[in-house]
Amino acid sequence: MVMPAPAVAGPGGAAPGSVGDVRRSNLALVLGAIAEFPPGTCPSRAQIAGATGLTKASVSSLVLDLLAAGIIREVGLNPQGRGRPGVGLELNPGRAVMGMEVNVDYISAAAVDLAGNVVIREVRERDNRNSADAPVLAALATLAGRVRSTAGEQGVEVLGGGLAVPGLVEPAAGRVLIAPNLGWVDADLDLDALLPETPLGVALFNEANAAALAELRHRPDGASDFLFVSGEVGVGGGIVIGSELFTGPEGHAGEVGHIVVDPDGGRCSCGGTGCLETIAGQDAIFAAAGLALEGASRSAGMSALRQALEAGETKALSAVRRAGRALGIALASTARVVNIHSVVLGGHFAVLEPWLRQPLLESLQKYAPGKYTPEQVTVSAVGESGALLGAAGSVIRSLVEAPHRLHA
Amino acid sequence: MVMPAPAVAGPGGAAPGSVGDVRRSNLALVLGAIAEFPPGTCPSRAQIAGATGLTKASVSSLVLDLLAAGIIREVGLNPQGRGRPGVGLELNPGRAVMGMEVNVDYISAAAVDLAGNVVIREVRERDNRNSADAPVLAALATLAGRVRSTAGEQGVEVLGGGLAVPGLVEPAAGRVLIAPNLGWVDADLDLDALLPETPLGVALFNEANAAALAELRHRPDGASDFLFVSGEVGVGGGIVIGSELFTGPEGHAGEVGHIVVDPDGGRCSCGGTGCLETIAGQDAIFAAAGLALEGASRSAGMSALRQALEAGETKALSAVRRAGRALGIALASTARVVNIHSVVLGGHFAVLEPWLRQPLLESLQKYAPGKYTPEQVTVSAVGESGALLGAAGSVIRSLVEAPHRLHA
DNA sequence: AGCTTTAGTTCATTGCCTGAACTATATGAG
DNA sequence: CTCATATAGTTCAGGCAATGAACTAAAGCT
Repeated sequence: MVMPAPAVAGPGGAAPGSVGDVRRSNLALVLGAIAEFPPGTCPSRAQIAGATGLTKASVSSLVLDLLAAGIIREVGLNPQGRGRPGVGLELNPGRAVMGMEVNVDYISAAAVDLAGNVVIREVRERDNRNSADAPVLAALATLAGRVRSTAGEQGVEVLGGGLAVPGLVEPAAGRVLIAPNLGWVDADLDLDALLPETPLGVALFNEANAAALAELRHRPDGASDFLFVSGEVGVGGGIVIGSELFTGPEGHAGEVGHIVVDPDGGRCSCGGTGCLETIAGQDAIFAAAGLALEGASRSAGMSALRQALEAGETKALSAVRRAGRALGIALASTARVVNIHSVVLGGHFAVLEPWLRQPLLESLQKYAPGKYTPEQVTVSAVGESGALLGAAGSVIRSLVEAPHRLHA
Repeated sequence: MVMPAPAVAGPGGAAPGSVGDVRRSNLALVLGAIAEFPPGTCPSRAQIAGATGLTKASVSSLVLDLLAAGIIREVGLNPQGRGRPGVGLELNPGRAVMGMEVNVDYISAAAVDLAGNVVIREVRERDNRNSADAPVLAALATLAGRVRSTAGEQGVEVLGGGLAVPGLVEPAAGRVLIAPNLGWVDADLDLDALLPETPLGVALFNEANAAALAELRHRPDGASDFLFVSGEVGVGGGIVIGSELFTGPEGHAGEVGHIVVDPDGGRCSCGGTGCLETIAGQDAIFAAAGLALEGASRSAGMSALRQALEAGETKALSAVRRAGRALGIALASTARVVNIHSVVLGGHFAVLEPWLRQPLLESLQKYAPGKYTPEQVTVSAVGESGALLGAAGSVIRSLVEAPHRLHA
């Protein structure tokens, strides 16, 4: 199909559709077919024609463009019993996208080729708490630059990138409205400085949203509608509907950490009252578990908590139970509001799942009976690196959906 | 928009784009431009060309198709000072769509012409509580048939219709999953029997969703992102994002009535606990206000409540205060989950607004500080008939967005 | 009456998809 | 070894849609 035009043109103005749009749309269709073929298999032009409904002639012509743009490449032959073997096509592994992440205690960058393979990856520990945005971005830029040049030596060209940040972002503007744990407020990031002179530029993501996208690609069950909840210092979330991230009108949707789960509860860092985060965030759990972890790093805190849980310490167990119950209340509400009844636990929720699961299920049963089956409560399939991979994957996907952006 | 191919074609299959799609898209673009022009003004072909970016030649050709399909018509001349006057174009008032509604104590049908004017409207009181779906639909079919033939006598042809029902629906399947107040469960409605042999058929809507769409068309402030909350026997809701209804993956999104606002609260008819509906639904308010209204009709109940409030009765006042607080908790959560911070009060919330407003604002301030300004809490601009108008309007809009469905 | 201005139509051109014919390259039967 | 068959991919005429330029139509102004 085609494309354009926000539906309507008031006296304002809108985009007309012309024949060229058909080509753009079909380029994306063909490229999408190549990308979606079972990994390992490299479809031939004929198979693509079959999958897309386009004629062989059209596919040939479209494939020619994609080859010229360097987005795909031909790879060996593809015998099928009788007849002339097809020429395999695959996403060009010589082109990559940079996933980048700023988190509380590290920065990282990874080159991910168009097929989704991590080519190079570097992590640098760095205490970013209350560090202004400029120096952090500068450090990340040098890290990314190093990864980029190493990739270049291996013959891999970086086309663009995606940056994940733990905070409320305005993706379009490249602005971080607020990132409590970094201490950033209304930070306008100079994203282009991270990867100078790339055709695709750098996109900005909320960390949990990016991780949700990574989850989407790596889910063994192939789920296309779910809520990803990420337990971190706070509680983040990403909503995936129809294999698309649901961002809401301004790009801030999915902030499940601030669903009210206890109207009589305590003050939240957001200024609200009784938010999920005040019960199920890391600091809240540590405090309720009676663990003194003021200066400790997050990972140290988590392993201390785990030990306490494995030792069966009552306060730790009840703190996690309480978090599970609160999470259930929040998820009961999201099931109704966005009609999603499948949840993926990430961050510390994934680590705590053995202790969290039962109270969570009971809570869901109490507050939203019949909405969630136990199988719909799952644990993240991607680990720590979810945000990184998701940011890169999302940029790759946007390229696959609009390949004409590369000269073609 | 136009649309497209869920991005990709796995080995499954997908829709290729051909040149014909461009025409379909541009037909919608032109028709949309006509529909969106300030009411009263009938744009000329040249103005449409200016607004859409299409050339005059293309617009002429497209307009010809729309005229042939009877979707628009030429109307008088349109002088602009100097030069040849343009020929005005408007949506054909001789074509209409039927809005229909089944509610607890009435059924109604209205013919709404393509420009949005109500041509004829009929309401029939009928106690539908615990009446099976078939007889209700049969009664509605005769009502709709009468309206249709009256319209026919006036030279207005009915192209299709939309039915709004107070319950959880699967719009695509024409099924009502559950409508507690009608007593329907898994009711497969024979929608086509309501309006036999129309080119567009009959679409199914949740009542609050339809009302939200009506709100969208009639908003004085032209808001395109808001949450419509409708206080009825239960509490319904409709989420509008970017002037589109947000339905979620299965079409049930926006069920704000079952957001958990009191984890220690009472049982809800949905089986859950502490749902908004158990505090802010009509029955809940009546009970808390100490009004005995078992057998009374809803409207009688509401006027009794109003009287009590105007008389300053403490129990009534505190019941409404409590509802306002609970609503605020729910809206605090939706602001975070779907990133919407503008709410339109409908149903009994609109009636009770004078008493509801203050506690609601205070609650929003407490649970989601800074998210809502007072101006973002507004009262419905369409009254009782919202669902009816919204159902019709949505069908009209879907026609405007895909005019090729009418032979053309 | 004639000039100017704007509306709308006609027509040759271009771009893209399509379907049919054709070439290319494999397997398997005789 | 050769030929039949089957499948992959290319070439080419045809059709449809938008475009831009030229043209016709219908007003107001002088």
